[in-house]
Amino acid sequence: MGSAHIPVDRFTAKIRRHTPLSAEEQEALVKLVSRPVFYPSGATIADVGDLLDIATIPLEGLIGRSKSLGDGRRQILAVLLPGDFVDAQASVMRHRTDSLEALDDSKVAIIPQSRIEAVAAAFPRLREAFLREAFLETAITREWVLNIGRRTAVEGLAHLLCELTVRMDAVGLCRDGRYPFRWRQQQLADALGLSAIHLNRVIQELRRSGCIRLDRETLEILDRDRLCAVAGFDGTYLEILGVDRVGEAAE
Amino acid sequence: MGSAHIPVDRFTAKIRRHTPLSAEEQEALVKLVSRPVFYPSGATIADVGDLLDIATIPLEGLIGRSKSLGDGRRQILAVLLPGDFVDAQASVMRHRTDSLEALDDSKVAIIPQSRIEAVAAAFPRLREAFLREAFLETAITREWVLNIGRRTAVEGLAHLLCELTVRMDAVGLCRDGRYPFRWRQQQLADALGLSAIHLNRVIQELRRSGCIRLDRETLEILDRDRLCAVAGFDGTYLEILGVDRVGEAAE
DNA sequence: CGGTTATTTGACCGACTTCAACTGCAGTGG
DNA sequence: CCACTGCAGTTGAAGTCGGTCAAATAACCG
Repeated sequence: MGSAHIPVDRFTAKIRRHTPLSAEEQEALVKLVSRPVFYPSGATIADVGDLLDIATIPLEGLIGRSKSLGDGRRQILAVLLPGDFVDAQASVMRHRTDSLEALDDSKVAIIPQSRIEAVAAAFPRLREAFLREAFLETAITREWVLNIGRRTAVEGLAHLLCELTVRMDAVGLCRDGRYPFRWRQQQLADALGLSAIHLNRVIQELRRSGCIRLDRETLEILDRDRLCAVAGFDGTYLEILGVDRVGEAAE
Repeated sequence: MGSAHIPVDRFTAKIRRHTPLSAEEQEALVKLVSRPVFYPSGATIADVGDLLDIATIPLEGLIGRSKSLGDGRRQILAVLLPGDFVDAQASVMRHRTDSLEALDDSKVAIIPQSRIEAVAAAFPRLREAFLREAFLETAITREWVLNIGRRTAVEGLAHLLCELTVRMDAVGLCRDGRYPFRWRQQQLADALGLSAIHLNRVIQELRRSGCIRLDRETLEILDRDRLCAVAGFDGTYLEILGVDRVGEAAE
């Protein structure tokens, strides 16, 4: 039971943020999590066309959900953090229409959908919890559409960082407004629908205005209020995470 | 049963496209559909912040899911067609984070989530069907992210029209490559993340190249292959609708 | 160190936006 | 029947945000 189980706790703790669990339910949840598999940065975890027969729980590192356009153009549709339950309940669809890839050296638990279905059948409240995980990602994706379609580059970047901070906070990975942030700028650009070069200039804009400090390893939010103001950030769509303001986890 | 039930049939027929139903299940489904409510073009059906206590089945006309930015910037996140089951199973979330509005004079059935839950509990296969409806919309939204983030304006418009044609076809609303299309250009622009003016020029480009005919009432696909080519369209993400090519419904 | 990859900077270009005016059309009321 | 109104669509010109190309620096990696 030592530190090896801390990632599992992160997972169950996140579920409990939106769904209260009995001891029995929580135990069933813990038993779901398998031994972690390691993926180096850039590795493909699951690809377009694959059977949707597994779900994924990131334990360390960041996972990206992405689609590409054949000529190299690429869009990251969602970022999945430690504690998220990726593709829970998605097995009702036949095949994947997007791919999962490690945005960083990562450890993930791979769960067969059949085991998830068994647990969901036995514990209706857990099925509800799984659905919440899925619909939360949907709500986040919808906010991203707004980000990409209607916000300017600075607004979009600021908004993405606000969202990420709230979510990192909710799983206890943000300390003093700082957390590990090992994105390549190209990945960030692919998440925002920008070119890497323009993204670079936009990052510098946020740096110069004193909103953030950002190097290859770490992101630090220096001026949360200004960052939220630039982004026009309203975290209501993340409300079930129980975080009210950027950098302020409930409890 | 006369023509009054044709919209209901469109709904059950669409569900049966991805989920085979027993007579009993189908009957339960039909009983779910309530008397239609009329919304004039532009009317708000449900708004940000509302309780997620209803689901919606468009029977006539188009529904848009949208989010706005306070200063008037607006993004349409999804278009819902007759036969779709909107927000099925979404009641696990507390509040709406986007709004639903009639893009056209519309008739919709409004279903209390409690009734959906009762039916889903009684018929597991129907719960599966409801989930498929939800995840299909998710898959479509993800493709839209790519549309807005990485495709050029012409590609994006062409792609949207390809998708819409497949979906209209799947619910029997497309005849000879033509169907009613009463979008204002501003709405189309809001769906693509463009300005109405630029969208206008892009429409003309597709018109001039002989891909489409489009007036205030009707869209006609004149050259399906060229349109798909312009869009780089691959309809695999719509596969559970059982339509293989634009303008070719299965069966 | 040398080789590679990521970030940064500069100059230029183009897709898309904005502003403004004009057209066409449907509805309304005189 | 026809002005009048209002809205959607169209066109033109000018501006900007963000993209592309190219090269320099900086960080990493064996």
